[in-house]
Amino acid sequence: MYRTHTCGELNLNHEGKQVTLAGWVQKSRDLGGMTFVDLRDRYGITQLVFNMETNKELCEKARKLGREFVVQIKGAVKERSNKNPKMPTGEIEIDVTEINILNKSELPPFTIEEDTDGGEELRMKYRYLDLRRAPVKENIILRHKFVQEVRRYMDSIDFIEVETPVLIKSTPEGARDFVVPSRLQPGTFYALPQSPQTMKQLLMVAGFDKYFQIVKCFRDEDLRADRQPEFSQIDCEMSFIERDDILQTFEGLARYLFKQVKGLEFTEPFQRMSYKEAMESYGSDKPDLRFGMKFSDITSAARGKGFVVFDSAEYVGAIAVPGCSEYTRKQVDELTEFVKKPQIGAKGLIYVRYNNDGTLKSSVDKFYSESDLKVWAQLTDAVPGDMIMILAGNKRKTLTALSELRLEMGSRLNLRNRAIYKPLWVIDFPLLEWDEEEKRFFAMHHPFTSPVPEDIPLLENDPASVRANAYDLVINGVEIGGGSIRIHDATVQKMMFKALGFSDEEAEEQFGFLLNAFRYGAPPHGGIAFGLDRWVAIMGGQDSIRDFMAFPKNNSGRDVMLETPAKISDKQLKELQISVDTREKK
RNA sequence: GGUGCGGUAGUUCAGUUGGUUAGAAUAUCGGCCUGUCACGCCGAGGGUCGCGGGUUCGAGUCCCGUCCGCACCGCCA
Repeated sequence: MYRTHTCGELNLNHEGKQVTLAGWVQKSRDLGGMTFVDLRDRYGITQLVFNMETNKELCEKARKLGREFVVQIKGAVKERSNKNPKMPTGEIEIDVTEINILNKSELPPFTIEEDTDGGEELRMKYRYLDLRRAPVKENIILRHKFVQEVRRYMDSIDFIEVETPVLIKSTPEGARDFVVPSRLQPGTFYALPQSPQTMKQLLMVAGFDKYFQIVKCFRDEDLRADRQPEFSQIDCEMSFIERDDILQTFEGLARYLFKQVKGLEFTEPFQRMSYKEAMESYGSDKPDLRFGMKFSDITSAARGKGFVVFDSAEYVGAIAVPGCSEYTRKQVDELTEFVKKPQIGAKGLIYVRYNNDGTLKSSVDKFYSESDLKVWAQLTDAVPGDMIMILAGNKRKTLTALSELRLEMGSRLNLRNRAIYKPLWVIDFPLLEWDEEEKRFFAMHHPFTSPVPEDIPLLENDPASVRANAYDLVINGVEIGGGSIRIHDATVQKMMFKALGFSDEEAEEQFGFLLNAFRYGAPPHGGIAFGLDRWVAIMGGQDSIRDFMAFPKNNSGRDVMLETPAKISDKQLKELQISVDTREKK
């Protein structure tokens, strides 16, 4: 038997017991007459003690143990004379009588400790070493726990987990597909699913009624801290339901997960907000509701006083930033630089100081009297001590820029507390989005999203104003999931394809398998999919999803540990009848 | 495709106006040390300054190119 106990479980109750432990050498402290060794495994760290007086030979052997050596030890559990309250096993140590070195280790390239000295790149290359570190390990365990709870809950409410294929068909809409060449039919390709969307709808036609799956999805797009080319979804679909059934069901899931995983209970129902309100009040379809600073439209109040910037602006928007009336010139300049960054793209920042004595002082005093400013203060619900920050210009761009400014101020004022969770359902998204480059509408969600029933007549004459029967779950400004009620009616589906500029033939070629299925009694259905990695990351209090995946890819989609993507052999290429064009790209 | 920041010891970083032998911390190795747990003290080794080119008497430092990393914009139904 390699071990009788783990390195995380021994305490005073085990005193005197003979135990065998196995693990990695975390660290050794040689004090001359005695040596302490920290032995680590997945469960924790246990201190081993060696004494020159009682066993010189063994103690000398212990001194030679290098970091990350794999060892097995036998010994007795002993109460420490100096206890360490910081560690769970801190009351005991092992008086070792035997050491077996199971394997040596080369010197690791970075320290394997709570706070490592290693940089991100190096840690990725030696990911298996980084995973030995407690913080990363805990994230992976958190994910495990989360996934188990998802399955437990979904099973408890009669959902059936069904696996769908990974080698499927490429569809033109949406993200770029990862593609897999076929050997048996050279020149043809499978695509990896961006989501099992069509598969789960077919399962509804098949009568499965309540389906879910924890499933890998693939999108060949550029990466971000919260975006990986392969990621996991909690994919769900239900039949014979309406929008509110879905929202209720999955609000239940969310509440259960927060309770089980974080011990948190929400007293209020999740807030709901239309897409339109989210955009006008927060400039974002995924607002962070942990803090206020709601937008105020001061366009009409700001116009007509001779200030050309506001007079010529389509939209003038303002936020009241609490407690910032005494910001220094330097701080204001910094914020002005911030909003002028190309990624944000505002032309400048106008501000009004609402001083503690009730006076108002602005950067545009030349054009506006104090009573004009008072009106703005009323519109923004500002109180003395606040600073009103104003951006102006094209409405869409200004809303977006103001959103960035709001988030920045939220961060600066420490209002984005990671221990607080503010879930929000965003509903009534637009069904279609106009694409300037291709001069046509695209489905904002996907082509099978149903319109809000009362907007169906608009589909023919005013497609842009049709609202989708779609919803997103947003937590703390992060899009955790989204879904929709699907179209199951052939007439509506035809109208939708028409609005998207699909001919009958094109629709048949791309989605024939689904349209065919819908001819044989498709039930009313709808669903939702959650980004598992993001949800776990937010529960772990982090923005980046990378440390919640065992083996993530880097910024450029490379796995620096596997060193892939990589070339394949000429033999493989030949079998697939693929030739690589090595000419320089123009 | 684009913008910003970065690449110097095993590692994380500093390096002034272009000027002597490129430093610190940590890790490693050696010595001392019987209650450490970020052990302590003394000492030692350790450098293709990402790569290529240019300017200069002289380049880690300035210029051009290139590769790599991170964050972001575009993109991501």
